[in-house]
Amino acid sequence: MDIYRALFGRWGPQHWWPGDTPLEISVGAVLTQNTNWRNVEKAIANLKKNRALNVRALEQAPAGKLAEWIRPAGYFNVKAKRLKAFIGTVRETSGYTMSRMAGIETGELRRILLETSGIGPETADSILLYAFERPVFVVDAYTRRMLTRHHWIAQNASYADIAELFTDALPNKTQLFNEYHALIVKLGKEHCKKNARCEGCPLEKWLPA
DNA sequence: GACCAGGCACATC
DNA sequence: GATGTGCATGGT
Repeated sequence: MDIYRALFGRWGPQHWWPGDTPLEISVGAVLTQNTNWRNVEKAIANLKKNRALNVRALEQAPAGKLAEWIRPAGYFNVKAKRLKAFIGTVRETSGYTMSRMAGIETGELRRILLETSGIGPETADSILLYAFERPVFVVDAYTRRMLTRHHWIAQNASYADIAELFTDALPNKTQLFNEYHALIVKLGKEHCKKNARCEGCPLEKWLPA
């Protein structure tokens, strides 16, 4: 909680997710896998331009066409398949409608998302938190890096270990998890590049003594 | 030109 | 169960 207060005190609310509808957020969650968000924005703009950012259009678009539209996001052939797989899950569980999908209970919905090819724990939790507003903590590369570089967790801690660290220490509030993850990404983008060491990290000096 | 970015599936040992 | 590899664009 101290870390959260330090980050929030420094940067304030991050207004995540940068996307409007549950579908746009879910698509963004897949496209941003190991990819800079700026490239994802271009891909999403292409989908909008081609009126493809709806469940039916994504269902009907040929995979090759889809890949062409999302090209700027990288891994475009892989991600086209992953978007198709996600739409398939929406069809099978919810009859093509995101609003019906929103009626599924959180644990069940997480299981369903994880069964979808191309959706792993981070993508599933991002969709749960930001598209469906469930109180779920998202663990990403920045989260792990922040914790390991400050020696707050072991190098080999699992996704579940890290998520538990936060959920055990925090009130179970969607808005809190929303801001916290976004703030960790902000910190990461500013200070935690992959191959940089941690000396310049300002976090410790923001924490209470 | 090297390095990096809000992962994941799959092969291999 | 751990470890390695392919996937690919665009910015610094």
